Amino acid sequence: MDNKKTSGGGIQPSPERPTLKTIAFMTGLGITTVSRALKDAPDIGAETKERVRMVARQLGYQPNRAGVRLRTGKTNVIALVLSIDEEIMGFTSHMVFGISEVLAGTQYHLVITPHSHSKDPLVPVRYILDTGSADGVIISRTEPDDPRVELMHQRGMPFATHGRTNMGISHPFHDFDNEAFAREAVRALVAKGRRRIALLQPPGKLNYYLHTQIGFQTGLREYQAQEVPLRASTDTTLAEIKDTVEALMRSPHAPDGIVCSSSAGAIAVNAGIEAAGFHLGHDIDMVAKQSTDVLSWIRPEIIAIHEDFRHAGRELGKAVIARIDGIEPELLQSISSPIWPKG
Amino acid sequence: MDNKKTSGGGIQPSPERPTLKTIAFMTGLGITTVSRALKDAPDIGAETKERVRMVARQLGYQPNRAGVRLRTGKTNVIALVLSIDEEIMGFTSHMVFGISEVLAGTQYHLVITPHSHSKDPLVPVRYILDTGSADGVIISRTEPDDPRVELMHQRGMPFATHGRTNMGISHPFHDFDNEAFAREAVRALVAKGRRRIALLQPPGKLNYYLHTQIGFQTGLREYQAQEVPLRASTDTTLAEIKDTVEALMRSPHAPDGIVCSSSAGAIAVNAGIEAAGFHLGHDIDMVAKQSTDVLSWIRPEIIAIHEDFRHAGRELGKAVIARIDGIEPELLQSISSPIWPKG
DNA sequence: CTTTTCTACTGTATCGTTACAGATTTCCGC
DNA sequence: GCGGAAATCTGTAACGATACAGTAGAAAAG
Repeated sequence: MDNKKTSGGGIQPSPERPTLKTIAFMTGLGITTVSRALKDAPDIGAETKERVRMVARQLGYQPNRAGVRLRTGKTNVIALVLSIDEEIMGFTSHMVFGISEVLAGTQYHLVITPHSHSKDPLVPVRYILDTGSADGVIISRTEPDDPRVELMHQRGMPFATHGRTNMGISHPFHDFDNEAFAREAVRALVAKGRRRIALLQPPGKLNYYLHTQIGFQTGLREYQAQEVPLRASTDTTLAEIKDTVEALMRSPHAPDGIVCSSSAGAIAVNAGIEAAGFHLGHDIDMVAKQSTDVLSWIRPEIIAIHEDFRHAGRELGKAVIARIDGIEPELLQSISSPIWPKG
Repeated sequence: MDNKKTSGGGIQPSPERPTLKTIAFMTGLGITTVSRALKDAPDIGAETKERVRMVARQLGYQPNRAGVRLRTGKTNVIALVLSIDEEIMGFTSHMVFGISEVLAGTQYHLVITPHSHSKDPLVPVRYILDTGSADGVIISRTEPDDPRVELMHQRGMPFATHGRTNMGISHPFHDFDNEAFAREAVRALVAKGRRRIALLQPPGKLNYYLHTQIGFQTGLREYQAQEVPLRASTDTTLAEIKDTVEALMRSPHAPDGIVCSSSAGAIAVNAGIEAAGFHLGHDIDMVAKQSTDVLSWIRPEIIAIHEDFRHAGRELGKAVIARIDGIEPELLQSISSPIWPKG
């Protein structure tokens, strides 16, 4: 046996990776036959298929991705376009885990395509389209009228979005029911005797801002509560949120209930409330979304609604694959309901 | 044999994505010449190179990855092996963002290779090696004697680890100085007059458990404090941590200081302390690591040390690329120091 | 004026796969 | 026995890139 040194850079060849040629040689068949046998083509004999499959399994044959990709154009890649800007609580990782979970059972690899949401959001999508580097794309931070959706739709690239759009294009998506969340949040606060309610809302250009607003307004109307305006969003820095809330609490318009669209925001809001000398559960109540159950640990008084990002990841992964397989987009749209704490 | 079309003759420019052939046609050169010109090979004329580069830029030429990969074996992929098991605070995403940031300026794509840390950790690494699906690998949750490191080293696969190993193999890594963290944490607690100190430690099989332990023990000795044993680790569920801490606080051996190796753990520890009727900053002090500044928002009394995972991601990305380029591993090892709050 | 050397460029084979157009054998029906 | 269909299998040519072994022409050497 020859002793190879492992040194800088080069990968040592595995004990020679098997190709179709290897199997062809071992079975005495042609390369084409082997290829077709492994795809279960109708013009290959049953016994031959069996033999080929046995040898392939035995050798641990895995098709060479570069070969397939070059010949067929199929990349076997799903691209996840991610904003790499600051994120306080890492819900992104849960989504990545969910997608990974689904892709693990398939031939697809997950490629992270980063971008900064201060830059042109079309850049990463255009890159993927122009270089043909993925069979399907998942995007988040969806806007009501999203140019990325427009572009991918137009170019026929299968994709799924985290969050709906509102542009007359039917496409796969998964969304959290922010409308129900906000509406029910108001209801829960009113049930606790609260009537003057503030909302820490999502950034205005994202789609779920709209749903949150609609739900909130509906809730106010339906359960007869009043809105107390809060000049901050979940994209505002925590320090600013805290200061704004503190000032609001000290003002004559202080709310007695508050709805928070993010858990990081909820923490800052709570800090503002306490800085003003008030206490959750006593002077004021809060309903907040959370992706992990930290909030409940921090302040059990917070009514914490769970948004399951791992589930969202799974749904998005499944949807984009199904879309690649030609399933109609209308069948690949799902909305998950807020999960309320027991009792 | 048939006369094939040659570069001088009848090649039609593709209306699709440009290839070397397109550029060859437009410049009137051979495909090989174009390829070599774009690589700045020494045997191509300066003026020719200039012309080729101009046309390539103009067409927005990007080499076809499948072509390169098939011919050269170079994948231009960095694989990040990630545990997809529950993670409370999402530090993983920060690491992903850091790596992405570095790779964005290169030809490398980032592929997420998931695995469950309850399963054999070698599976994803073996898959990458056997299918040759990456040029470099980044792994986390490094163990003192890590079989993945052993395997990749042996097969000559460039890699970088988050966390050191202790197995006589020199390889790129980035690590947080957990020893300094634990030692200084004890010091900070002693400075506050605390003497009976407990440690919420990392899971025993991971490498940084050792460093944390050494630092902690050194601190105890150096600053004359006593260890109060705590039967839990950061991998224990939050509910269990809380119960354990609560019981400990009620016992005659209650600590008056505690060091936490994770922020999620710190939240549970705090819950336990409060459940037992004690208060941070009054009866007991806590030093804890955090990857985002949530802890400080939740309980400003917690002395929160910042561990920068985005920075770690950047370092790991740079290290693995440098290793692929043949830089010696000894030059690709970095340790980042705990960042203490001001004052 | 020939030979050698050098510069600048090019054709061919190849990586592993699949589409496509045969090719061979078997098995019918009549 | 024969035409023809069915059932199986196979060779060749790509996909886009690069390694390698050239070649043509000019310049330098003799």
